[in-house]
Amino acid sequence: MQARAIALLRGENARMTHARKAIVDLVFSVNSPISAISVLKGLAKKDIGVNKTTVYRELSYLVKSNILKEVFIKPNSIHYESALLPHHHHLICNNCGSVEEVDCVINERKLLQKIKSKGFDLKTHKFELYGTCASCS
Amino acid sequence: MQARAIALLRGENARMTHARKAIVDLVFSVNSPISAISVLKGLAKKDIGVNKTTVYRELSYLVKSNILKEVFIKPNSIHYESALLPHHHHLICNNCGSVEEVDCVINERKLLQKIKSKGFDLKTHKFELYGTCASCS
DNA sequence: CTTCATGCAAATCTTTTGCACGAAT
DNA sequence: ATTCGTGCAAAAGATTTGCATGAAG
Repeated sequence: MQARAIALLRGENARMTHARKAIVDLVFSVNSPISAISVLKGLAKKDIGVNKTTVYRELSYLVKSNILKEVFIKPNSIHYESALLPHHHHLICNNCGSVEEVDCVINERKLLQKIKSKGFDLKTHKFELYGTCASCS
Repeated sequence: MQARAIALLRGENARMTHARKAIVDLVFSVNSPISAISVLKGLAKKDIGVNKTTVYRELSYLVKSNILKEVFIKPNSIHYESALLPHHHHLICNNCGSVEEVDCVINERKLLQKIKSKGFDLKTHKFELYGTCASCS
């Protein structure tokens, strides 16, 4: 997966700096959406010194380059995940905050079945649709 | 609708202060999710002097009282809408940021049909599921 | 009169910006 | 060499907190 990200970056003549590589590696290695601050802490823990500003700028850059995606699952903190994963949804625990992926299901029966099979007690869901409204197109 | 909100508030012996009433009135009168800052500005425009802190505290209080709901449709800004509305989803324009409600649709055919009938050009959607995960229950 | 709500200022947290320096090609 | 990336410090935007005053029941 990282290989494909690296290939995409080369495609737009991005320089392969140590910060860029470390950030891509980290975001791709965790299995759920991660915030800029968690990236910062994660890098620090690996003794990779990357500045906060660089982390924010790099994450934005990677979103623009279609390597990462923004995920708004928590208030007031943008999370990022690989944009190269197949389309999926998230199961977010109200209690511990854990985020688990489920592949795209639009059919209710299939959805409920999938969720039950994971032992997840569904309380609410949000289905936000993005695009261009009639008056803008 | 406001009447039911007022009734709920009386139910928990909340004091009917002018700030509380003005905030409930405002949030219920706009037709899409609104941020704390927009509430603040909206009240100012009506020459209702309510402090920023009060707005934030009141919105939290109304969420806790199940009169309002938090909606995370934009990064880094919590929006609020009536919790008394029937379950619905949102059509969010990437261009102008407008938010339009659509009632709950889980069936894809029905969904695509509803969206097309509104002239909305769907690009992406987010379906976030909240509840309790297996290890927490 | 007593509990609850408010205002103000300051703090906190996340993210952005300006500018000068440093590194990759 | 030139362009792109980085660090630092400071600013900006959203939200929270502490504390003292004020209003509703």
